Amino acid sequence: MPKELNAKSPENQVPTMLDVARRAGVSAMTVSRALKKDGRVSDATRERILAAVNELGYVLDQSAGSLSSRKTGFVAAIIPSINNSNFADTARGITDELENTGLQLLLGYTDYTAEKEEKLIEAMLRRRPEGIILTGGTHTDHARRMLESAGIPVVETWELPPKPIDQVVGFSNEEAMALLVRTLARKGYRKFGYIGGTTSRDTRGSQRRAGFVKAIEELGLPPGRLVSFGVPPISIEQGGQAVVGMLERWPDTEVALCVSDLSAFGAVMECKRRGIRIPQDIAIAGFGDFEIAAYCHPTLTTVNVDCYGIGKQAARKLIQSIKGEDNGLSQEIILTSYRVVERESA
Amino acid sequence: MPKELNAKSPENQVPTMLDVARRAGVSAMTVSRALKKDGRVSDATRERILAAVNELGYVLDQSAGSLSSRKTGFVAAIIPSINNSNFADTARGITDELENTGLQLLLGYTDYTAEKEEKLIEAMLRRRPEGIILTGGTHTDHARRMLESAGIPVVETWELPPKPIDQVVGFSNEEAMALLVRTLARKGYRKFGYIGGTTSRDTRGSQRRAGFVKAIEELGLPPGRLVSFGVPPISIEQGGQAVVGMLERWPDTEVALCVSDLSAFGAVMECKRRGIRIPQDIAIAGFGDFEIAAYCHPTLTTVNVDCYGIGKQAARKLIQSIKGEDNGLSQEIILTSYRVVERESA
DNA sequence: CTGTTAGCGCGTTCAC
DNA sequence: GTGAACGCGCTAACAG
Repeated sequence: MPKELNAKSPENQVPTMLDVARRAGVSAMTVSRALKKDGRVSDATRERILAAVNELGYVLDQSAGSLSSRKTGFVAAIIPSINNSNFADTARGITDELENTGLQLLLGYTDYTAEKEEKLIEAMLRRRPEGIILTGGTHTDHARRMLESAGIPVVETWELPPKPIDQVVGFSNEEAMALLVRTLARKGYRKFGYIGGTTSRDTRGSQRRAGFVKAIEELGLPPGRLVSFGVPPISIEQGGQAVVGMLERWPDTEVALCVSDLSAFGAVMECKRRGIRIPQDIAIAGFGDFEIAAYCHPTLTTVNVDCYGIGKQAARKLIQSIKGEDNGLSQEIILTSYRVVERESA
Repeated sequence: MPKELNAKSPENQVPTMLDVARRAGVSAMTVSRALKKDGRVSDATRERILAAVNELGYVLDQSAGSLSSRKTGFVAAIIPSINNSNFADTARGITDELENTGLQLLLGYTDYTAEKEEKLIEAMLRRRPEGIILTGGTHTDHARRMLESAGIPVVETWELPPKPIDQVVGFSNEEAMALLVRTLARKGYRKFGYIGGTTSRDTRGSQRRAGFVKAIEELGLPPGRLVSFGVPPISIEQGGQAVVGMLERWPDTEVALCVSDLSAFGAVMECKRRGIRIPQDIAIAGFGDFEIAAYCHPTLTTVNVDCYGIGKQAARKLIQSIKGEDNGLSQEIILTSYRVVERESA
C-alpha cells in the first residue's frame, strides 16, 4: 500500500459518504445529491460538501450506489483478441462512443474460442452490465441462454449471424471476400490461391474462405488452391511460410488471397526476401486494411473494413436501447461498409 | 432486449438468490455457500440448488456480494493506448496472470495524457479495485492524492519513476536507448539522427530521446540530429515523412534511431520507395521490437522490451499484495529486461 | 432545498 | 450442515 499502512486505524480507512456528510454538517443524502450533476442542493452546502470531499480524499463507491439505484453503469464487450489491431480499433470505437455517457467498459477477450467466451459472458453478467457487445454469432448454447435471461440488450458484431440473439452491427465476410475475388478477376487474374488457418475457430476466417470458394466457382475460374497453415489467427511468420508452400505445390499461382493482412504482409515480405517479384511473379492481397497495408513496400491490396465504426455503432445502438430510445427498432441489422482497396501488391 | 420484453412481469425479472433458494427449498445462505467452491453443503442439497440455478438461468450478482464481503474482485489497469501492440501485450500479460485468481480486469486508456489518466483513475477507484496498475510515473497531483488515500497497492510500469507511488515494474527507457546508441557506435556509425514526437506527452519517448542525447555526448560523437515530427505516438506515415525531412536537412546522416518501431518501419518503407538503400545509404533502428520488426524487409534493428512480462509481473506483484503475501517487500522495484536486437536495417 | 426511512442482493457472523 | 439476523454504502421515495 502507498505510504505507511499502520494497521486498520480508523484514520486510515477509506472514507464513506457518511464521513463526508458529518464533516460538512449535512446528511448523507445531501452529499449524494451534491455529487450528481442534477442534484438540487444550495450552492453554499454544495461548496461545503465538495470541500469535505477534497479534504478527506473521498471517492464515490459506485458498487454500492448501483446496488441501490439498480444501474451498474457497466457495458460489457467481448472481442477475440486485444492484440489484433482490427479488434483494438473496434474496442476504441466502443470506448469513444461511451465517453461522457457515464457508462464504463468491461472488456474481455476470448482467444477465438467459444468456451472462453462462455466463461467471459458469465463473468461479465455477474457484474450486471446494462448491455453487452459480442464478436460474431457463434456462441455455446449455455451462453445463449444466459444472454437471453439476462434481460439486457445484446449486439453481435463483425458478422451477420444467421440466428441473431438481438441486435447486429456487421457485414458479410463471405461477400466481402467474394468482392475481392471478383475485383481481381476483373484485373485478369485467373489462378487464385487462398491462405488461411487450419481450423474453423476463427469464424470470420471460415466465412471469408467460403466466400472465396463460392466466388471462384461462380466466375468459372480454375478451382482455388487452398493452403491451410497454422491455428487461427495466423501470424505474419505463418503467412510467409504458407506462401512458400503454395508456390512449391502450385508454382503457377497468379494471386494469393490471405485471410488477413498480417499473413498477407508476411507473404509479401517473404517473397521479397526470396527475390520473388510482387505482383509480377505472384500477386498478394490481404483482408482488414491494417495500418501496415498502406505503408509497406509494395503497398498491400486488401479489403478495408470499418472496424472503428463497428465499435462505435454497436455502442450507439446499445446506448439507445439502454436509454430506452430504441423505438422498437431493436431488431434492425446495421450493415457496415467494406471496400476493396487496390494498391501495388495485386 | 432478447425475446419478448413484456413489461416488468415478475417472471421476466432477473432472478435473485432468494428465487433460487425458494425453488430448491433452502435458505439464501445455503445457496450462497453452494455457489462457492469452499462452501460446506451436503451433496444432495448442492445438487438441488445447482438444478434450480440452471432452471432459472441464475447468475450471481457480484456487485451485491462484494458490497457485503468488502472485496470487489476488480483490478484496474491503465495504459496509454490499446491500439499499440506493445501495450496490448502488457494488457495480455496482466490478463493471463489474473486468470483463475477470481480477479477481473478493468482496463482503461489515457491517450497519453495525464488529464485523461486522472479522470480514469477516479472512474476506476469508484469501482473499488483491490489494486491498480499504471503506465509510467507521471501523474497529476490530484491523481497521486487519490491513489494514496485509496489504500490499495499501486504498480507503476514501463518506466523507473524518480518518485514511485508504491511498487514499480519497469526499465530505464533512457538506458535502453543509450545502449542502442553504444551498440551502433561500436559498429562504426558516427553521425546519428533521432526521430521522435514533438511534445513530451509520451514520457517514455522523452526519456528515450534524453538517453540518445546523453549517449552521443558520452561517446564524443558529433551532436545528434534531432527531428521532431507529429504528436506522439507518431505513426508509420509520420516516420516516413520524418526520415525524408532528416535526409533533406542532414544528407550525411548515417543512422536514424526512431522512438518506436512504428516510425522506424515507416522510415524504412519510405526509403525503399525512394530507392534509398538500407543500411548502405542510411541505417535505421527502432524501439519496441513489434512483430513487424522481425518480418519486414529489410528486418529492423531495434530494442526488444519485455512488454508481456511487464504486465505479467505487475499483475503478480499486485496479486501478492492483495493476498497479503508481500512480506513487506512491497517497495521493491522489479527491473524488466531489454536487449538490442541487431537485424538488417542497422 | 434537505432529511428520514427503507431496502438494493448478497456475505458475515453467530446460533442451532 | 443449515438458518436468521444484520449490515455493507449508497440512493429511491417520500416527507417536510
